Amino acid sequence: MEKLPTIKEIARRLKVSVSTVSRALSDHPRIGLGTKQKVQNLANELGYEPNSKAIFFKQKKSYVIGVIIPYIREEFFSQAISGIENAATEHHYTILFGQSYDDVEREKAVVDAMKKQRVDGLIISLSKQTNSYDHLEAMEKYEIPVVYFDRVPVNFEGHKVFCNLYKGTVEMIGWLFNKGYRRIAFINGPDKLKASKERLNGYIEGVSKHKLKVDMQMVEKTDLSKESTEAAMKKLLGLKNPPQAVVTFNDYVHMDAVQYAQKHNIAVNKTMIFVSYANLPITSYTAFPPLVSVEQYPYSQGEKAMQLIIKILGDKLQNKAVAGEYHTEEISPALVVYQQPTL
Amino acid sequence: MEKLPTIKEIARRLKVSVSTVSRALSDHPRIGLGTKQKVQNLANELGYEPNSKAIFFKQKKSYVIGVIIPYIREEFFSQAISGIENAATEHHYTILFGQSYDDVEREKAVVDAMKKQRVDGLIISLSKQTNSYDHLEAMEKYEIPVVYFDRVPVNFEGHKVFCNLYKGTVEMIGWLFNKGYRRIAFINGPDKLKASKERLNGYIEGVSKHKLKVDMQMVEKTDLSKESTEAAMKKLLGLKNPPQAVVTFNDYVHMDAVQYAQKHNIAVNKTMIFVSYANLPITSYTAFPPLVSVEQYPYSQGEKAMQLIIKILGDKLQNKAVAGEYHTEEISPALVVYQQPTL
DNA sequence: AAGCGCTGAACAACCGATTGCACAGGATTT
DNA sequence: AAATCCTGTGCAATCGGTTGTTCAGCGCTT
Repeated sequence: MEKLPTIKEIARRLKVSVSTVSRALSDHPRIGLGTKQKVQNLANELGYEPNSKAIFFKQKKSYVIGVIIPYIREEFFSQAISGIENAATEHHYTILFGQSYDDVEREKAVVDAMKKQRVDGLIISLSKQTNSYDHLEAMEKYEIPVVYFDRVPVNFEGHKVFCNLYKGTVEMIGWLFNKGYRRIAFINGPDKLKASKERLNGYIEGVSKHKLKVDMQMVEKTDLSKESTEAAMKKLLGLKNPPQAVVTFNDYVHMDAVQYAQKHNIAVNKTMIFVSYANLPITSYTAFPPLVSVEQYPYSQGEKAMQLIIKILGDKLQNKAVAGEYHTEEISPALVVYQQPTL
Repeated sequence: MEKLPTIKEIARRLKVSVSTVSRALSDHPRIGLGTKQKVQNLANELGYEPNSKAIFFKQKKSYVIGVIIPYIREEFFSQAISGIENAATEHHYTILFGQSYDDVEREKAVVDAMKKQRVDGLIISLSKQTNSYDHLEAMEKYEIPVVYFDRVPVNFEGHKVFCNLYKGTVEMIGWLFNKGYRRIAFINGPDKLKASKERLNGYIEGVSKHKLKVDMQMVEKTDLSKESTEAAMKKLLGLKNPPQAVVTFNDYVHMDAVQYAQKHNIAVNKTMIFVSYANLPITSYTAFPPLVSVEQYPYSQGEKAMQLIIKILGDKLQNKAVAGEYHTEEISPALVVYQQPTL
């Protein structure tokens, strides 16, 4: 067992001062060639790695970005985090990880822990319950930039990366219309989410555009839990005129909805088809994947979020940042047709 | 925009010394009651949080544990990381996250980055390619303890948390035998993995135990990619006497194998049944979940791994640690019968 | 030979917090 | 009243590394 080698140790062995060692390692022009080489050789030999905590200390930079997401087990987020991680690695950043489990209190606790750790920045996809942003404002106040992605706040300024689902939803409704579907139901997510509002507006626009009547009986809501989705499905199946097509908030809602329909003897994708958002790889293993999906590019979203925060940190360093100026990155969704309906 | 408040700032405002503030905050008995209260009130008011980087500096403790896994998008690992995270949170630790993507070079790079960040400890599930442990020995050398979980090294000492699948496999074969299956195939994972060896030994023991002949034609291998699994299935389906039951390395292999069988017009779970390891929630949404699964409790494994590393760190602090002494935690798997076969 | 510039290296302050030690002043003991 | 103890506080070193400043010694100019 040895201690990690320090610059002091190198200085001691070479009988030079620590500042000389520090400069030799960073290739300072004022250090003699011979000295530089001796220092660098010994550093390599000892496997010296600068203590980033000590460097942070001086430079106020930790090269760590906090990342908070609701549930890592959702494939959307695990893909997003891969994008985040890859962009981070490219720029020599590391990520501190935490889940909110869609619980505001938990979210606050994680944000606090990250503040304590003095992360350089924070990337967060909000819990579905979050409706006050005090804990996040606290970060901004102390000059820790926050980038929101996917689940971004409404009526609250901030750097944001997201997929605008309004357009995607209009397109999806158009596709359904063209295939001959007229009674199109919609199981939306929690109202608070920007993503829900966008989808709903897209739904209404899409339906109206084709001169169909917007029937609010066809619009249900789920808190994203299995039970809530099943309750929504129960209502839809109980209608005098049940829907011919069901648009679900995401692939998890889709799977729960399909499973419920099957249990109630609906001929899935025959008498009732299901379409969704996300286009997750796992759905390809399921019995009835969504026939059409709105792809939201989670990997890209994550990547862009990390690139954005790195840019912000760079701007801050050069004092190029303007207070109150926020960046927004909107990603265009794509309609992915997985399988043609067999109606 | 303000700076995060420091102990100095508090000292300046209250016109006392920093040491007084430090002691007041840690409730030192030598500090007067009045002073203590003034300090604590101001600290609360400013939202003071100690800078953990500075504290680490003195105490050589960062309260950060590195976690490296192959793929976060595999549900097994995302569940494991939740266990890790929860145990960490309980003990005020935070986790630094990285994926190896089953690539040794990447794994080394991530380990290095974590060394630079001076994590207090490392929890790792090895990449399937890893067969040298130099990068991990380097951590141990510098007194950063390493706990391996699930994908643990073979022929290499270390703290380990894993599920012994030998017993689980014997049980699974027994279950199949009792249900009347005789031609039982086995698609195993990469040889290097301890988990593969255990499964294979269990398979051989299970088959022999029931006086069945061990037929090596029935034993295939996959590198866990879809293509490799399909190649294995192709061989099995091409046998003169194809298997009646197929045991797959894990649920992902299972899904690929089932999908391949379906495409080749096998009546899945009728003429050929499929069983697996892992018991992941997502499989319940698939058309043909494994009829039986060996549950490996990823959440518990993660939780135990984190608890173990915290214990090790505690022992180290009290100099109770004995060099060369390693802890091993073996979790008993459970056989989960998902559905009865309809043969 | 005195003055100058240049090179190479050491010195010292600093980042935020902790902690052993010193010390002033009041209270208590003898 | 002098000696001692206790209480409350400040001083200074420390952790590992960076960086502005100083400084010694050399060679060059005039």
